Amino acid sequence: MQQNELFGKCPYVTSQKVLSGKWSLYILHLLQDGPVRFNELQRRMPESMTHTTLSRQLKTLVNDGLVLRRVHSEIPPNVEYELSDVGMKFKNVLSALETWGNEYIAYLSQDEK
Amino acid sequence: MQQNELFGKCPYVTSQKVLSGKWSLYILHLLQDGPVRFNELQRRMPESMTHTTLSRQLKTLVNDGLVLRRVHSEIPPNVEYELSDVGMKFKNVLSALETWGNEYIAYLSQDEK
DNA sequence: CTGTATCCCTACTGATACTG
DNA sequence: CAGTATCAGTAGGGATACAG
Repeated sequence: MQQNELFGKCPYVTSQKVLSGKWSLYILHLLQDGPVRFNELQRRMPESMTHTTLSRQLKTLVNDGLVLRRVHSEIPPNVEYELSDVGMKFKNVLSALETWGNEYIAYLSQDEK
Repeated sequence: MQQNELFGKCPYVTSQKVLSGKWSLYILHLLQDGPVRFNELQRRMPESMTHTTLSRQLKTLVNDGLVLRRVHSEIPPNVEYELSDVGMKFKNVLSALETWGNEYIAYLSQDEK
């Protein structure tokens, strides 16, 4: 998603940009309870997502500063991802989203549209 | 954004899908305080957004059930958009997002990356 | 185990023009 | 005033293959 003149000014536009990745919310959710290895993350993601995509999304989140990447120098490699400080603060949003998401799912199934 | 097998099941995946429009958060924010006319909405949006795009985004939000479209039969036409019931419930998310968005903006300006 | 380089393809945006 | 049709450009995801 390309930026616009309100990025960095308006909290909504800025959030929208950061959350534009197709899997960002889900990944952030999986990292809520502590560090998770790359492989473990992939295992917990929907099968429709390949490791290529996961790698890209994680890179974006790291670049945006929401996630930290910790490399343990071993063979084979061991890389853990975890929420940064700003990422931790995002938990409040995740919590609100989880609540609303479930309400919305209930709404969807109610009128079966 | 295309769907995946968790849409309608997982609150995060479902939310992500609904919020995928480039301007969805901003529009929902503008509708928080009551009905707004199409023209007025456009006036309040960033200039980089044309009325074609606004129209499409609104249509998506209406289809997804977050926004209601109310037509007053006049000439010239008068169409108001407002939050639906599920849309109203989304205010909690907007509130959390506004808080976090501002924290994130502060974080961004702090290390000037 | 983790990550990157490609390529293809789709979905979305922005621009322009036209309608009731 | 509100909306749609159309088209071109592009950003992003999925697949495959390869690498440290």
